[in-house]
Amino acid sequence: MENFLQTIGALNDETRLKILRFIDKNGAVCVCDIESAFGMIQSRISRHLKILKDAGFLTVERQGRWAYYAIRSPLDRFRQDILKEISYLEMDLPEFKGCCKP
Amino acid sequence: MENFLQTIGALNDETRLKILRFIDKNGAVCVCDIESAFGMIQSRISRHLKILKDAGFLTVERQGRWAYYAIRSPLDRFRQDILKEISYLEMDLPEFKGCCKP
DNA sequence: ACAATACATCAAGATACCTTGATATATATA
DNA sequence: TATATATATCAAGGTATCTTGATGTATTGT
Repeated sequence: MENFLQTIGALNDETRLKILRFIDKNGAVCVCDIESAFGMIQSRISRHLKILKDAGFLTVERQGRWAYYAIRSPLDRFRQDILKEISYLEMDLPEFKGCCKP
Repeated sequence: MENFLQTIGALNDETRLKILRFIDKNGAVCVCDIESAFGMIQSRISRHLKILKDAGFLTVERQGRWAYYAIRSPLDRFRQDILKEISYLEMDLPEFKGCCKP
């Protein structure tokens, strides 16, 4: 119940839905990728990523000074269904253009 | 997108999840059934029912002075998946005992 | 070692949501 | 017709959530 509400709560925000779809579409990205694509300040992006991670949608992997966020794998069926449903939504996503030099 | 957020928002509340599961389990019930089962004041129940209805989970049918709320039928697959997921949750639901004499 | 970069976290203000109590409406009963 | 019942809606207060700007931490480059 608590876990379910956390999952739902993570989805209850337009910015997070877009970030989730953005990562689902573009694969592993770092925080500054999202920051520059969405034109939002870093603390805001970082907070939303944490919420999506804590809700079981994302994983983080640190590489040097970058933190790469990706869709958690494997993903349970319910969250897969949700991602699919989100992929059907009409939303204008910003374009992805890598900003980091690994 | 807007519609999706409304659907998710309706689920983002413990009381509503319980009400939804209660109706899913017990079939069509009137407001006072839920009111007495849950021990919550009428305006509170009424508000939550409206939110669930507006989000596409419930239908209302008036009969005399009672309003019977039931799971919308047919229900799209995504909302069906959600109901199934909610049915798996551990929650202590109050017992149903009809309070209205139709 | 020092400076810069990438990210996380915190406090404060703004906004949205939930609960309650009061009031409104509509139907049934006496 | 008057009263009681079932439900809906509104305003006000409390609580949670979002955004921003500031600060902290770790890693890279000079």
